[in-house]
Amino acid sequence: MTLDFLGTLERTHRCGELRAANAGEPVVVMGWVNRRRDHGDLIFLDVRDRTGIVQVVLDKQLSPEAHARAEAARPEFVVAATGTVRRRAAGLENPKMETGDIEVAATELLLLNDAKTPPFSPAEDAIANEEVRLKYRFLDLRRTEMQRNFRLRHEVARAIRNSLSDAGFLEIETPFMTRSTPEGARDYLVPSRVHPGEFYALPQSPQIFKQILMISGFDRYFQIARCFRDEDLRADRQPEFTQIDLEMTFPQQDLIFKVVENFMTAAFKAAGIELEPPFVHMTYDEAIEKYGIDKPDMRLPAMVEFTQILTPELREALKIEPTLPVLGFIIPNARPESSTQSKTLMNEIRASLGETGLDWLDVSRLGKSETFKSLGEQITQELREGHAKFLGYDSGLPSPDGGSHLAVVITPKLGTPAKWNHDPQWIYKKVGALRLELAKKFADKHGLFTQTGTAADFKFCWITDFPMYEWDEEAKTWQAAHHPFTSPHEEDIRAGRLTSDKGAVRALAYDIVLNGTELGSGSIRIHRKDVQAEIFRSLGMDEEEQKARFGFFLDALDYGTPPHGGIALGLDRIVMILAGASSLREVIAFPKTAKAIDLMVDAPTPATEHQLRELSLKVAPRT
RNA sequence: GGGGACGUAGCUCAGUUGGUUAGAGCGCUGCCCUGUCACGGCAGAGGUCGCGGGUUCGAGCCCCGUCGUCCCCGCCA
Repeated sequence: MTLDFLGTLERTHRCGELRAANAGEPVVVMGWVNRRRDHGDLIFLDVRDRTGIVQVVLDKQLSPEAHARAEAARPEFVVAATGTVRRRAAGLENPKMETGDIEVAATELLLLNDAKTPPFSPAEDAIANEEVRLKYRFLDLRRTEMQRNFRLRHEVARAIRNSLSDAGFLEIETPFMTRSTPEGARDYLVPSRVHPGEFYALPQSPQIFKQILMISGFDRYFQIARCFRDEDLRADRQPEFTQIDLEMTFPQQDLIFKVVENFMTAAFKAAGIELEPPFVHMTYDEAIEKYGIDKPDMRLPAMVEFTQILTPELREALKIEPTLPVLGFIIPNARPESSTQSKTLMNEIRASLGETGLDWLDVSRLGKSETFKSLGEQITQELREGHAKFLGYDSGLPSPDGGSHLAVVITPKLGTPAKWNHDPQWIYKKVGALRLELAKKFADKHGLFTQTGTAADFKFCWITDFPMYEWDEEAKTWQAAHHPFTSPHEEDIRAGRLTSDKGAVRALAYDIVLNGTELGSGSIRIHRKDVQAEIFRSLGMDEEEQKARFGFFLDALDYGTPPHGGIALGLDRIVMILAGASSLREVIAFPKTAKAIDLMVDAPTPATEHQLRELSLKVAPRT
């Protein structure tokens, strides 16, 4: 078989855009052979490009030569078909195809390129294993689903760019080769040839640069910025990722929320989803008490607290710790169908609680004893009310379906510690984690994670008033919970809590959360040098260390820094959730594996002797 | 750093208690077919059971080690 040259032939239409209205038009379409159906003297080729698939018909009677070319064509060959758009005869339409009312009757077919038999077919829905997909990423990306994901990503990014530009933000680039920024992650380092033994760091975020842009008077900045962090991966964490990074001068927290809500509404609109801002607001403490986590998944009912209901007498009778919180939650429609299933589940829950001192309270058994009967009813009632509220009914009204829900109540046994690792909220967090674990396990039953294609699929919330400091048990010191340029609440500064009561200091820091995923994080920054110095002092950082790490930035702070603040949102995560994908790899064109390897290009690789010599580097074997 | 799941044909997977020549569907190759669209029919090719070692008369199956992919904890403020 010989291949054809393109010559001067030009494409007139994309495959997916031809419709009945084009009937009778002469056209040239080009693309990949998606499937070939050979009926002898009649051959159908489904030709695919980014826009879709169109059926090209090769009739031996119409053009023996074109028909002969089609006989040699195979899946993934690149072809150019010249012919006429023809309405399909009655009964021959394919309603499953966008272009199913028509076909291209070809008079000429060029085989522009051949293709090896691919290890998996881009035409198939069945997804090959990820290892193969990533190795042959160029084939994987041909799949309709991947093409759709990247189109979505483009539309979302464009909508955000437009929204921020319209709001007066300037897009300004910051360097990739820089020095360590004050985020907490490990840096990727780039050795300098010119300065032997010295390294640039790839940015974990443009944090310092955007603050300097505010000092420089740019007023409003944004960037769709690549960030790098050398940490272990997860389904929602890649070593390089893209953030929508922004910063503004003279903002109140609410103004930043408004800006973000505006561009998120625009982004979701581009994806066909009409959001209704403002998003729900919650303080960090509320989030912990209601959801046991700082990134609540509000697609599920919140936790219910029974601490008050359990009187000292009841606690004594049930051998429950006298003061600690008692928490419960329901997983809708997940009630075990038999007592055997119930027992298995109880054992699983006990195993997952481990040696914490927490225990599952069997609510159904409470009803069997006169002493605890009314307690059992009260608990059930409160859980139901919580569920009714979640469904949008006023409290007091019964939820529409009766008792098909799985009710879990967790109690602290006598001797359960009140604090773990200095964390008085640990019980909330533990029960919150159990809530998520069970919600994941019973996802098929409650169906609350299934997307319906409406705004109801997307539960946003703002989490505010994060703690400023957290206790580091190993180092026995207070650490900044965020980067050290985050401003505390002004009243906490005035009240002197920075020195007297670090645990109570709230930061002007906030997260935006969607369906239990942290989308973004930001803060109002410190703009006064004296406050900054106090924060550093409270962290036990002496002047020498301050200077070594942030000297240039502290200099800039000296020259008239305005109040400013901002936020950064993970673009990849936004697109992932919108696409209904469960991994960032579905929305990043060339992602890395869990071990941070690129299977297609096979990176990283060892450096050559020559490269190492030029960089004055020597590789020490790992001990 | 720790825990878990998986690894058999190009792909998706089955493979019983350790027992003859390791199977299926899809894909691939050849031939036939003018209305298919996941076309159909006939015939055929295709295997280092991830890799290494061990137990055994005998290992895809059991044991040890190792590599790879995925998920989770730690880590990522």
